[in-house]
Amino acid sequence: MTPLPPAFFNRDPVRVARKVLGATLVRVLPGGEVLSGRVVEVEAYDCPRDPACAAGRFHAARTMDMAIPPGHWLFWTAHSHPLLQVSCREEGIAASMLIRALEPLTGIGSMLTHRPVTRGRDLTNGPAKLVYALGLNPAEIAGTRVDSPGLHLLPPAAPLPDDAVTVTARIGIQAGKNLPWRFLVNGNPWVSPAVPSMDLLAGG
DNA sequence: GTCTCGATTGGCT
DNA sequence: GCCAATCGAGACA
Repeated sequence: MTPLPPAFFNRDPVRVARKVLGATLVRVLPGGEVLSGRVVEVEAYDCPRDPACAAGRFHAARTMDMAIPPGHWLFWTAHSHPLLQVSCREEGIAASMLIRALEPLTGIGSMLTHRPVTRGRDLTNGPAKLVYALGLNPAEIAGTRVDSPGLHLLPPAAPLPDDAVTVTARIGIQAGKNLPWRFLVNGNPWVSPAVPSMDLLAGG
């Protein structure tokens, strides 16, 4: 299967996030071992229209890190933890898609070596947890193409139907928290444990 | 230089 | 479920 090319990400990150849900993230270690997981939770950050990016004194310069050409890996640091993202839209516009959780498929033994946990689902059910489990080095990965041999995304075998996807507000932010830009696979035990306000879902 | 905040995590109750 | 740890980044003196 052909990895998703950078051109796929040259559009609205909300649409990108919806389509990437169900894709397979593949990490090939230097020794050739393959670690992979199904993407079961994603969020979109679209700074031109997103208060979560524009608000606050902390974001002005940092968000510009996202303004690289589309389809490149980048890392956002929050609470000293690295979060894996893919740049979206054309160069010069700060927009990205955040991978929040994976369902491990292959190389679980190596993931446990990178990130020993006592409860299985804690291995990759958080945006920084999956970075640790895959043994990713931000300094090495950041700025590389999303279809790089060492780390790439394989598209879902078939698009996920709407009734298999839950759309909610994003987690852990204040500004822009009412935007329904978080997508997760219905009933999947590997999604992150935090539950956002469901207010915006009350009306459907 | 110092203070404050945060797209998280993990330990404790 | 609650809350402390943690440290990079930006504002301000």
